[in-house]
Amino acid sequence: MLQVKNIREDKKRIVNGLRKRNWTAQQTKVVDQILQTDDERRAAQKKLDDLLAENKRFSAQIGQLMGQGKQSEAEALKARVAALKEQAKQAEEQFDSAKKALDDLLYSVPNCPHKSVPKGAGADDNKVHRAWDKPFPALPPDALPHWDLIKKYNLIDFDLGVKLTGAGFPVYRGQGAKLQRALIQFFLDENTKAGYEEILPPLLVNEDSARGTGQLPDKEAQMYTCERDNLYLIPTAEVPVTNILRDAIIPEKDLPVRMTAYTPCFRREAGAWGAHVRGLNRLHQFDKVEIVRVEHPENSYPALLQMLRHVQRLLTKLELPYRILLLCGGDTGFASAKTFDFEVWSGAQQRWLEVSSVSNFETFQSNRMQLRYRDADNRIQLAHTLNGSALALPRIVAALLENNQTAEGIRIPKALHKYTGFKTIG
RNA sequence: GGAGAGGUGGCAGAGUGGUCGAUUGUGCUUGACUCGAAAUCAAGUGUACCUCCGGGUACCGUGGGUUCGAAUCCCACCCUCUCCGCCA
Repeated sequence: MLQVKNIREDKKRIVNGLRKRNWTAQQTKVVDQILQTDDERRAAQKKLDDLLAENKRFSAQIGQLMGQGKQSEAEALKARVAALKEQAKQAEEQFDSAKKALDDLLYSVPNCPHKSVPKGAGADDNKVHRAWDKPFPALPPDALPHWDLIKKYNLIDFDLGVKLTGAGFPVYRGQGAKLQRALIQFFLDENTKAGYEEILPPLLVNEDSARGTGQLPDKEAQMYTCERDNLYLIPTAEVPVTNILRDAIIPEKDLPVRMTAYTPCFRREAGAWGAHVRGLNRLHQFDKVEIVRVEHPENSYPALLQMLRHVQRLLTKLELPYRILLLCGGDTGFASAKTFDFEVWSGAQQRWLEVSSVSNFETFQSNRMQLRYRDADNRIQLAHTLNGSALALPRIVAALLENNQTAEGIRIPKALHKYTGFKTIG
Protein backbone atom coordinates (compact mmCIF):
# COMPACT_ATOMS: atom_id res chain seq x y z
CA MET A 1 0.00 0.00 0.00
CA LEU A 2 1.01 3.60 -0.42
CA GLN A 3 2.76 5.42 2.39
CA VAL A 4 0.80 8.25 3.92
CA LYS A 5 4.07 10.12 4.24
CA ASN A 6 4.50 10.11 0.46
CA ILE A 7 0.93 11.21 -0.14
CA ARG A 8 1.37 14.05 2.28
CA GLU A 9 4.64 15.18 0.76
CA ASP A 10 3.59 14.99 -2.86
CA LYS A 11 -0.15 14.77 -3.22
CA LYS A 12 -0.07 16.13 -6.73
CA ARG A 13 2.13 13.32 -7.98
CA ILE A 14 -0.16 10.68 -6.46
CA VAL A 15 -3.30 12.26 -7.89
CA ASN A 16 -1.71 12.55 -11.32
CA GLY A 17 -0.67 8.93 -11.03
CA LEU A 18 -4.19 7.80 -10.28
CA ARG A 19 -5.47 9.85 -13.19
CA LYS A 20 -3.17 7.78 -15.38
CA ARG A 21 -5.04 4.74 -14.18
CA ASN A 22 -8.05 6.44 -15.67
CA TRP A 23 -9.45 7.45 -12.33
CA THR A 24 -11.94 10.30 -12.41
CA ALA A 25 -11.26 13.50 -10.54
CA GLN A 26 -14.05 12.40 -8.22
CA GLN A 27 -12.31 9.10 -7.47
CA THR A 28 -9.02 10.76 -6.67
CA LYS A 29 -10.69 12.58 -3.79
CA VAL A 30 -9.90 9.49 -1.76
CA VAL A 31 -6.43 10.99 -1.45
CA ASP A 32 -7.78 13.95 0.49
CA GLN A 33 -9.86 11.59 2.53
CA ILE A 34 -6.73 9.66 3.43
CA LEU A 35 -4.93 12.77 4.60
CA GLN A 36 -7.91 13.87 6.61
CA THR A 37 -8.33 10.44 8.19
CA ASP A 38 -4.64 10.38 8.99
CA ASP A 39 -4.99 13.72 10.75
CA GLU A 40 -7.82 12.27 12.78
CA ARG A 41 -5.76 9.23 13.59
CA ARG A 42 -2.82 11.32 14.76
CA ALA A 43 -4.96 13.53 16.93
CA ALA A 44 -6.60 10.48 18.44
CA GLN A 45 -3.26 8.85 19.09
CA LYS A 46 -1.87 11.95 20.76
CA LYS A 47 -4.88 12.15 23.01
CA LEU A 48 -4.72 8.47 23.86
CA ASP A 49 -0.98 8.54 24.51
CA ASP A 50 -1.30 11.51 26.83
CA LEU A 51 -4.05 9.86 28.81
CA LEU A 52 -2.12 6.63 29.10
CA ALA A 53 0.95 8.54 30.23
CA GLU A 54 -1.03 10.24 32.96
CA ASN A 55 -2.54 6.95 33.99
CA LYS A 56 0.89 5.42 34.23
CA ARG A 57 2.18 8.19 36.44
CA PHE A 58 -0.70 7.73 38.85
CA SER A 59 -0.20 4.01 38.96
CA ALA A 60 3.45 4.46 39.84
CA GLN A 61 2.45 6.85 42.62
CA ILE A 62 -0.09 4.40 43.97
CA GLY A 63 2.59 1.76 44.01
CA GLN A 64 4.87 4.02 46.01
CA LEU A 65 2.20 4.96 48.50
CA MET A 66 1.28 1.33 49.02
CA GLY A 67 4.91 0.57 49.62
CA GLN A 68 5.03 3.26 52.30
CA GLY A 69 1.89 1.89 53.86
CA LYS A 70 -0.18 4.97 53.08
CA GLN A 71 -3.31 3.04 52.22
CA SER A 72 -5.85 5.83 52.42
CA GLU A 73 -3.87 8.15 50.15
CA ALA A 74 -3.51 5.34 47.67
CA GLU A 75 -7.25 4.72 47.71
CA ALA A 76 -7.89 8.40 47.04
CA LEU A 77 -5.66 8.28 43.98
CA LYS A 78 -7.37 5.15 42.73
CA ALA A 79 -10.63 7.02 42.62
CA ARG A 80 -9.08 9.70 40.44
CA VAL A 81 -7.66 7.14 38.08
CA ALA A 82 -11.07 5.59 37.53
CA ALA A 83 -12.24 8.73 35.72
CA LEU A 84 -9.11 8.78 33.59
CA LYS A 85 -9.65 5.20 32.60
CA GLU A 86 -13.06 5.97 31.20
CA GLN A 87 -11.58 8.76 29.08
CA ALA A 88 -8.76 6.52 27.93
CA LYS A 89 -11.22 3.88 26.85
CA GLN A 90 -13.07 6.38 24.69
CA ALA A 91 -9.84 7.72 23.25
CA GLU A 92 -8.81 4.20 22.39
CA GLU A 93 -12.05 3.55 20.56
CA GLN A 94 -11.59 6.75 18.60
CA PHE A 95 -8.04 5.82 17.75
CA ASP A 96 -8.95 2.28 16.70
CA SER A 97 -11.73 3.41 14.42
CA ALA A 98 -9.59 6.13 12.83
CA LYS A 99 -6.80 3.64 12.32
CA LYS A 100 -9.13 1.13 10.73
CA ALA A 101 -10.71 3.76 8.49
CA LEU A 102 -7.26 4.83 7.36
CA ASP A 103 -6.14 1.28 6.64
CA ASP A 104 -9.30 0.53 4.69
CA LEU A 105 -8.73 3.60 2.56
CA LEU A 106 -5.08 2.79 2.01
CA TYR A 107 -5.86 -0.79 1.01
CA SER A 108 -8.27 0.50 -1.60
CA VAL A 109 -5.75 2.67 -3.45
CA PRO A 110 -3.51 1.10 -6.10
CA ASN A 111 0.14 1.92 -6.58
CA CYS A 112 1.06 5.23 -8.16
CA PRO A 113 2.35 4.59 -11.69
CA HIS A 114 5.89 5.64 -12.49
CA LYS A 115 6.22 8.91 -14.42
CA SER A 116 7.13 7.02 -17.59
CA VAL A 117 3.87 5.04 -17.57
CA PRO A 118 1.36 6.27 -20.19
CA LYS A 119 -2.18 7.17 -19.26
CA GLY A 120 -4.82 4.76 -20.45
CA ALA A 121 -7.92 2.74 -19.69
CA GLY A 122 -6.96 -0.74 -20.81
CA ALA A 123 -5.04 -3.02 -23.14
CA ASP A 124 -5.60 -0.78 -26.19
CA ASP A 125 -3.60 2.02 -24.63
CA ASN A 126 -0.48 -0.04 -23.96
CA LYS A 127 2.64 1.09 -25.78
CA VAL A 128 4.80 -1.26 -27.80
CA HIS A 129 8.15 -0.96 -26.07
CA ARG A 130 9.93 -3.28 -28.44
CA ALA A 131 8.35 -4.57 -31.61
CA TRP A 132 9.19 -7.72 -33.51
CA ASP A 133 10.91 -6.54 -36.66
CA LYS A 134 11.80 -9.90 -38.17
CA PRO A 135 9.50 -12.15 -40.19
CA PHE A 136 7.17 -14.57 -38.43
CA PRO A 137 7.78 -18.27 -38.99
CA ALA A 138 6.27 -19.41 -42.27
CA LEU A 139 3.57 -21.95 -41.56
CA PRO A 140 1.61 -24.02 -44.05
CA PRO A 141 -1.96 -22.83 -44.69
CA ASP A 142 -3.30 -25.89 -42.90
CA ALA A 143 -1.24 -25.20 -39.76
CA LEU A 144 -2.94 -26.48 -36.63
CA PRO A 145 -3.59 -24.56 -33.42
CA HIS A 146 -1.85 -26.04 -30.39
CA TRP A 147 -4.99 -27.74 -29.05
CA ASP A 148 -5.09 -29.86 -32.18
CA LEU A 149 -1.34 -30.52 -32.13
CA ILE A 150 -1.64 -31.64 -28.53
CA LYS A 151 -4.20 -34.26 -29.56
CA LYS A 152 -2.31 -35.29 -32.65
CA TYR A 153 0.86 -36.08 -30.72
CA ASN A 154 -0.85 -37.07 -27.48
CA LEU A 155 0.99 -34.49 -25.39
CA ILE A 156 -1.71 -33.25 -23.08
CA ASP A 157 -5.04 -34.78 -22.12
CA PHE A 158 -7.61 -32.24 -21.03
CA ASP A 159 -10.45 -34.75 -20.73
CA LEU A 160 -8.42 -36.80 -18.32
CA GLY A 161 -7.81 -33.66 -16.31
CA VAL A 162 -11.57 -33.12 -16.15
CA LYS A 163 -11.98 -36.68 -14.90
CA LEU A 164 -9.36 -36.28 -12.20
CA THR A 165 -10.06 -32.73 -11.14
CA GLY A 166 -12.04 -30.48 -13.46
CA ALA A 167 -11.65 -28.13 -16.38
CA GLY A 168 -8.38 -26.25 -16.48
CA PHE A 169 -6.28 -29.00 -14.92
CA PRO A 170 -4.45 -30.62 -17.83
CA VAL A 171 -2.67 -33.94 -17.70
CA TYR A 172 0.66 -33.76 -19.50
CA ARG A 173 1.98 -37.05 -20.82
CA GLY A 174 4.86 -38.58 -22.71
CA GLN A 175 6.81 -36.01 -24.69
CA GLY A 176 4.37 -33.37 -23.47
CA ALA A 177 5.37 -34.05 -19.86
CA LYS A 178 9.07 -34.17 -20.74
CA LEU A 179 8.85 -30.87 -22.60
CA GLN A 180 7.33 -29.35 -19.49
CA ARG A 181 10.14 -30.63 -17.30
CA ALA A 182 12.75 -29.53 -19.84
CA LEU A 183 11.44 -25.97 -19.92
CA ILE A 184 11.36 -25.73 -16.13
CA GLN A 185 14.93 -26.88 -15.85
CA PHE A 186 16.09 -24.69 -18.72
CA PHE A 187 14.57 -21.61 -17.11
CA LEU A 188 15.94 -22.38 -13.66
CA ASP A 189 19.42 -22.97 -15.06
CA GLU A 190 19.37 -19.73 -17.03
CA ASN A 191 18.08 -17.79 -14.04
CA THR A 192 20.72 -19.28 -11.78
CA LYS A 193 23.41 -18.33 -14.28
CA ALA A 194 22.07 -14.77 -14.16
CA GLY A 195 22.62 -14.66 -10.40
CA TYR A 196 19.27 -15.69 -8.98
CA GLU A 197 19.25 -18.10 -6.05
CA GLU A 198 17.05 -21.10 -6.66
CA ILE A 199 14.22 -21.51 -4.17
CA LEU A 200 11.73 -24.34 -3.85
CA PRO A 201 9.00 -22.87 -1.67
CA PRO A 202 5.80 -24.23 -0.12
CA LEU A 203 2.77 -24.17 -2.42
CA LEU A 204 0.41 -23.36 0.43
CA VAL A 205 0.79 -20.11 2.33
CA ASN A 206 -0.81 -18.62 5.40
CA GLU A 207 -2.86 -15.46 5.65
CA ASP A 208 0.05 -13.21 6.57
CA SER A 209 1.90 -14.17 3.42
CA ALA A 210 -1.17 -13.69 1.23
CA ARG A 211 -1.58 -10.24 2.71
CA GLY A 212 2.10 -9.40 2.31
CA THR A 213 2.06 -9.56 -1.47
CA GLY A 214 -1.41 -8.10 -1.77
CA GLN A 215 -3.60 -11.11 -2.57
CA LEU A 216 -5.54 -10.31 0.58
CA PRO A 217 -7.72 -8.60 1.53
CA ASP A 218 -9.18 -7.92 -1.91
CA LYS A 219 -8.32 -10.71 -4.25
CA GLU A 220 -9.26 -13.75 -2.20
CA ALA A 221 -11.58 -14.88 -4.98
CA GLN A 222 -8.57 -15.50 -7.18
CA MET A 223 -7.04 -18.05 -4.81
CA TYR A 224 -7.98 -21.59 -3.93
CA THR A 225 -8.33 -21.97 -0.19
CA CYS A 226 -7.91 -24.77 2.30
CA GLU A 227 -10.37 -23.46 4.80
CA ARG A 228 -9.90 -26.16 7.40
CA ASP A 229 -6.30 -25.14 7.81
CA ASN A 230 -6.68 -21.51 6.85
CA LEU A 231 -4.17 -21.80 4.03
CA TYR A 232 -4.12 -20.61 0.44
CA LEU A 233 -2.81 -22.31 -2.68
CA ILE A 234 -0.35 -19.91 -4.25
CA PRO A 235 -1.42 -18.11 -7.45
CA THR A 236 2.27 -17.43 -8.20
CA ALA A 237 5.68 -18.15 -6.67
CA GLU A 238 5.91 -14.43 -6.01
CA VAL A 239 3.85 -14.98 -2.87
CA PRO A 240 6.04 -17.42 -0.91
CA VAL A 241 9.31 -16.14 -2.35
CA THR A 242 8.79 -12.43 -1.65
CA ASN A 243 7.43 -13.25 1.80
CA ILE A 244 10.71 -14.92 2.67
CA LEU A 245 11.82 -11.39 3.48
CA ARG A 246 8.65 -10.24 5.19
CA ASP A 247 9.44 -8.31 8.41
CA ALA A 248 13.12 -8.36 7.60
CA ILE A 249 15.72 -5.62 7.83
CA ILE A 250 18.42 -6.33 5.29
CA PRO A 251 21.89 -4.79 5.59
CA GLU A 252 22.41 -2.56 2.57
CA LYS A 253 25.45 -4.55 1.52
CA ASP A 254 23.27 -7.62 1.03
CA LEU A 255 21.22 -5.88 -1.66
CA PRO A 256 20.13 -6.76 -4.19
CA VAL A 257 18.47 -10.05 -3.25
CA ARG A 258 17.77 -12.17 -6.30
CA MET A 259 15.71 -15.33 -6.16
CA THR A 260 14.10 -17.66 -8.66
CA ALA A 261 11.57 -20.40 -8.11
CA TYR A 262 9.62 -22.91 -10.08
CA THR A 263 6.13 -23.63 -8.77
CA PRO A 264 2.81 -24.74 -10.07
CA CYS A 265 0.38 -21.81 -9.87
CA PHE A 266 -3.27 -22.14 -8.95
CA ARG A 267 -5.84 -19.62 -10.08
CA ARG A 268 -9.58 -19.75 -9.81
CA GLU A 269 -9.94 -17.08 -12.51
CA ALA A 270 -13.66 -16.63 -12.24
CA GLY A 271 -14.06 -14.85 -15.54
CA ALA A 272 -14.49 -15.01 -19.25
CA TRP A 273 -14.35 -18.39 -20.89
CA GLY A 274 -14.53 -18.85 -24.63
CA ALA A 275 -12.47 -19.03 -27.78
CA HIS A 276 -9.59 -17.06 -26.31
CA VAL A 277 -9.15 -19.42 -23.42
CA ARG A 278 -9.05 -22.63 -25.40
CA GLY A 279 -6.30 -25.16 -24.94
CA LEU A 280 -3.39 -23.83 -22.95
CA ASN A 281 -4.40 -20.20 -23.12
CA ARG A 282 -5.88 -20.13 -19.65
CA LEU A 283 -5.73 -22.76 -16.92
CA HIS A 284 -6.51 -23.26 -13.25
CA GLN A 285 -3.18 -24.94 -12.65
CA PHE A 286 -0.07 -24.10 -14.63
CA ASP A 287 3.68 -24.11 -14.25
CA LYS A 288 5.76 -20.99 -13.98
CA VAL A 289 9.31 -20.04 -13.14
CA GLU A 290 9.47 -16.69 -11.40
CA ILE A 291 12.25 -14.24 -10.64
CA VAL A 292 12.07 -11.93 -7.65
CA ARG A 293 14.38 -9.08 -6.71
CA VAL A 294 14.69 -6.86 -3.68
CA GLU A 295 16.51 -3.67 -4.54
CA HIS A 296 17.81 -0.42 -3.20
CA PRO A 297 15.30 2.25 -4.37
CA GLU A 298 17.95 3.96 -6.48
CA ASN A 299 18.63 0.77 -8.34
CA SER A 300 15.16 -0.63 -8.91
CA TYR A 301 14.56 0.82 -12.37
CA PRO A 302 17.93 -0.27 -13.76
CA ALA A 303 17.09 -3.66 -12.22
CA LEU A 304 13.76 -3.69 -14.04
CA LEU A 305 15.58 -3.22 -17.34
CA GLN A 306 18.02 -5.98 -16.45
CA MET A 307 15.11 -8.31 -15.88
CA LEU A 308 13.71 -7.30 -19.25
CA ARG A 309 16.96 -8.14 -20.98
CA HIS A 310 17.12 -11.44 -19.15
CA VAL A 311 13.65 -12.48 -20.29
CA GLN A 312 14.51 -11.38 -23.83
CA ARG A 313 17.49 -13.71 -23.81
CA LEU A 314 15.29 -16.61 -22.74
CA LEU A 315 12.87 -16.01 -25.59
CA THR A 316 15.67 -15.60 -28.07
CA LYS A 317 17.14 -18.93 -27.03
CA LEU A 318 13.73 -20.49 -27.50
CA GLU A 319 13.62 -18.92 -30.97
CA LEU A 320 10.21 -17.39 -30.35
CA PRO A 321 9.06 -14.13 -31.93
CA TYR A 322 8.15 -11.75 -29.14
CA ARG A 323 7.31 -8.16 -28.41
CA ILE A 324 7.42 -6.12 -25.23
CA LEU A 325 4.59 -3.86 -24.13
CA LEU A 326 4.77 -1.05 -21.64
CA LEU A 327 1.44 -1.24 -19.86
CA CYS A 328 -0.60 1.90 -19.55
CA GLY A 329 -1.88 3.07 -16.19
CA GLY A 330 -5.24 1.38 -16.50
CA ASP A 331 -3.73 -1.98 -17.39
CA THR A 332 -0.97 -1.92 -14.80
CA GLY A 333 -1.64 -4.26 -11.90
CA PHE A 334 -2.96 -2.90 -8.61
CA ALA A 335 0.34 -3.25 -6.76
CA SER A 336 2.68 -2.31 -9.59
CA ALA A 337 4.24 1.05 -10.42
CA LYS A 338 5.46 -0.03 -13.82
CA THR A 339 4.90 -3.24 -15.76
CA PHE A 340 6.22 -4.63 -18.99
CA ASP A 341 4.43 -7.56 -20.61
CA PHE A 342 6.12 -10.03 -22.92
CA GLU A 343 4.04 -11.56 -25.66
CA VAL A 344 5.04 -14.36 -28.00
CA TRP A 345 3.61 -14.86 -31.44
CA SER A 346 1.32 -17.80 -31.76
CA GLY A 347 1.60 -18.74 -35.43
CA ALA A 348 -1.54 -20.77 -35.86
CA GLN A 349 -3.82 -18.68 -33.68
CA GLN A 350 -2.36 -15.61 -35.38
CA ARG A 351 -2.20 -13.65 -32.17
CA TRP A 352 0.10 -12.54 -29.40
CA LEU A 353 0.08 -14.50 -26.14
CA GLU A 354 1.24 -13.02 -22.85
CA VAL A 355 4.02 -15.12 -21.35
CA SER A 356 5.62 -12.80 -18.85
CA SER A 357 4.85 -9.77 -16.80
CA VAL A 358 7.77 -7.91 -15.27
CA SER A 359 6.97 -5.32 -12.62
CA ASN A 360 8.50 -2.88 -10.21
CA PHE A 361 6.34 -2.53 -7.10
CA GLU A 362 8.60 0.10 -5.55
CA THR A 363 7.58 0.20 -1.86
CA PHE A 364 3.97 -0.90 -2.36
CA GLN A 365 4.59 -4.48 -1.24
CA SER A 366 7.47 -3.75 1.11
CA ASN A 367 5.37 -1.23 3.00
CA ARG A 368 2.73 -3.85 3.54
CA MET A 369 5.13 -6.58 4.57
CA GLN A 370 7.68 -4.39 6.36
CA LEU A 371 10.53 -5.41 4.07
CA ARG A 372 13.30 -2.95 4.82
CA TYR A 373 17.02 -2.36 4.53
CA ARG A 374 19.44 -0.45 6.73
CA ASP A 375 21.21 2.25 4.75
CA ALA A 376 24.77 3.53 5.08
CA ASP A 377 23.63 6.09 7.67
CA ASN A 378 22.04 3.34 9.73
CA ARG A 379 18.53 4.47 8.85
CA ILE A 380 15.84 1.94 8.15
CA GLN A 381 14.16 2.32 4.76
CA LEU A 382 11.63 0.38 2.73
CA ALA A 383 13.22 -1.64 -0.05
CA HIS A 384 11.85 -1.92 -3.56
CA THR A 385 10.49 -5.27 -4.73
CA LEU A 386 10.30 -6.49 -8.30
CA ASN A 387 9.27 -9.68 -9.97
CA GLY A 388 8.70 -11.23 -13.32
CA SER A 389 7.86 -14.48 -15.00
CA ALA A 390 10.85 -16.23 -16.49
CA LEU A 391 8.71 -17.77 -17.77
CA ALA A 392 5.12 -19.00 -17.66
CA LEU A 393 4.97 -22.35 -19.41
CA PRO A 394 1.58 -22.99 -21.03
CA ARG A 395 1.62 -20.25 -23.63
CA ILE A 396 5.31 -20.83 -24.30
CA VAL A 397 4.38 -24.43 -25.08
CA ALA A 398 1.46 -23.28 -27.24
CA ALA A 399 3.73 -21.02 -29.29
CA LEU A 400 6.51 -23.60 -29.53
CA LEU A 401 4.12 -26.23 -30.83
CA GLU A 402 2.36 -23.97 -33.30
CA ASN A 403 5.39 -22.14 -34.66
CA ASN A 404 7.58 -25.20 -35.07
CA GLN A 405 5.16 -27.62 -36.66
CA THR A 406 6.40 -29.39 -39.76
CA ALA A 407 5.26 -32.34 -41.81
CA GLU A 408 7.81 -34.49 -39.92
CA GLY A 409 6.73 -33.38 -36.49
CA ILE A 410 7.38 -30.53 -34.13
CA ARG A 411 10.90 -29.16 -34.05
CA ILE A 412 12.36 -28.52 -30.58
CA PRO A 413 14.63 -25.45 -30.33
CA LYS A 414 18.28 -26.31 -29.95
CA ALA A 415 18.65 -24.78 -26.51
CA LEU A 416 16.22 -27.36 -25.14
CA HIS A 417 17.74 -30.49 -26.70
CA LYS A 418 19.94 -31.33 -23.76
CA TYR A 419 16.92 -31.01 -21.48
CA THR A 420 14.32 -32.86 -23.55
CA GLY A 421 16.57 -35.60 -24.85
CA PHE A 422 14.76 -35.42 -28.20
CA LYS A 423 14.88 -32.97 -31.11
CA THR A 424 11.42 -33.48 -32.50
CA ILE A 425 8.00 -34.40 -31.28
CA GLY A 426 6.26 -36.91 -33.45
C1' G B 1 -4.56 -38.37 16.00
C1' G B 2 -2.78 -39.14 21.62
C1' A B 3 0.55 -37.40 25.70
C1' G B 4 3.95 -33.84 27.52
C1' A B 5 6.99 -29.30 27.30
C1' G B 6 7.37 -24.52 25.64
C1' G B 7 6.73 -19.60 22.89
C1' U B 8 10.83 -13.13 26.05
C1' G B 9 15.44 -8.60 22.19
C1' G B 10 20.31 -11.27 16.19
C1' C B 11 21.11 -15.87 19.17
C1' A B 12 21.21 -18.17 24.12
C1' G B 13 18.66 -17.49 28.47
C1' A B 14 16.74 -14.96 33.45
C1' G B 15 12.47 -12.81 35.03
C1' U B 16 5.46 -15.45 38.99
C1' G B 17 1.96 -8.27 40.29
C1' G B 18 4.92 -2.00 40.74
C1' U B 19 11.07 1.64 39.66
C1' C B 20 10.93 -4.24 33.73
C1' G B 21 11.45 -2.31 27.20
C1' A B 22 13.07 -6.06 30.35
C1' U B 23 19.20 -9.14 34.56
C1' U B 24 23.02 -11.76 32.23
C1' G B 25 25.88 -14.17 28.48
C1' U B 26 26.99 -14.05 23.43
C1' G B 27 27.07 -11.68 18.73
C1' C B 28 27.57 -6.97 16.31
C1' U B 29 29.48 -1.53 16.07
C1' U B 30 32.93 2.12 17.81
C1' G B 31 37.11 3.44 20.80
C1' A B 32 41.65 2.11 23.88
C1' C B 33 45.87 -1.26 24.05
C1' U B 34 48.97 -3.65 19.64
C1' C B 35 53.55 -3.35 14.17
C1' G B 36 48.96 -6.17 13.22
C1' A B 37 45.75 -9.84 15.23
C1' A B 38 44.00 -12.51 19.45
C1' A B 39 42.99 -11.64 24.44
C1' U B 40 41.54 -7.65 27.62
C1' C B 41 39.09 -2.98 28.92
C1' A B 42 35.32 1.02 27.87
C1' A B 43 30.99 2.76 25.42
C1' G B 44 26.97 1.74 22.23
C1' U B 45 23.52 -1.72 20.12
C1' G B 46 15.05 -3.75 19.20
C1' U B 47 10.72 -2.12 16.21
C1' A B 48 6.49 0.92 15.12
C1' C B 49 3.68 5.19 15.80
C1' C B 50 3.10 10.20 17.98
C1' U B 51 5.87 14.68 19.21
C1' C B 52 5.41 21.43 21.65
C1' C B 53 12.19 17.40 19.28
C1' G B 54 12.51 17.80 25.85
C1' G B 55 10.14 13.54 25.20
C1' G B 56 5.61 10.30 24.92
C1' U B 57 2.90 5.63 23.79
C1' A B 58 2.63 0.57 22.28
C1' C B 59 4.87 -4.19 21.59
C1' C B 60 7.64 -10.29 26.03
C1' G B 61 3.14 -15.96 20.27
C1' U B 62 -2.26 -13.74 19.10
C1' G B 63 -6.89 -11.93 21.04
C1' G B 64 -9.86 -11.00 25.30
C1' G B 65 -10.27 -10.45 30.81
C1' U B 66 -8.88 -9.26 36.18
C1' U B 67 -6.19 -4.96 38.53
C1' C B 68 -4.80 1.72 40.24
C1' G B 69 -0.76 -1.23 37.88
C1' A B 70 0.42 -7.46 33.86
C1' A B 71 6.11 -10.44 30.48
C1' U B 72 4.24 -12.15 35.34
C1' C B 73 -2.68 -13.91 37.25
C1' C B 74 -7.35 -15.87 34.40
C1' C B 75 -9.85 -17.46 29.60
C1' A B 76 -9.73 -18.65 24.41
C1' C B 77 -6.93 -19.41 20.16
C1' C B 78 -2.37 -20.05 17.17
C1' C B 79 2.39 -21.99 16.66
C1' U B 80 6.96 -24.80 17.81
C1' C B 81 9.55 -28.86 20.05
C1' U B 82 9.83 -34.03 22.29
C1' C B 83 7.70 -38.94 22.66
C1' C B 84 3.90 -42.43 20.79
C1' G B 85 0.70 -43.67 16.55
C1' C B 86 0.14 -43.24 11.26
C1' C B 87 2.83 -42.35 6.88
C1' A B 88 6.24 -40.91 1.44
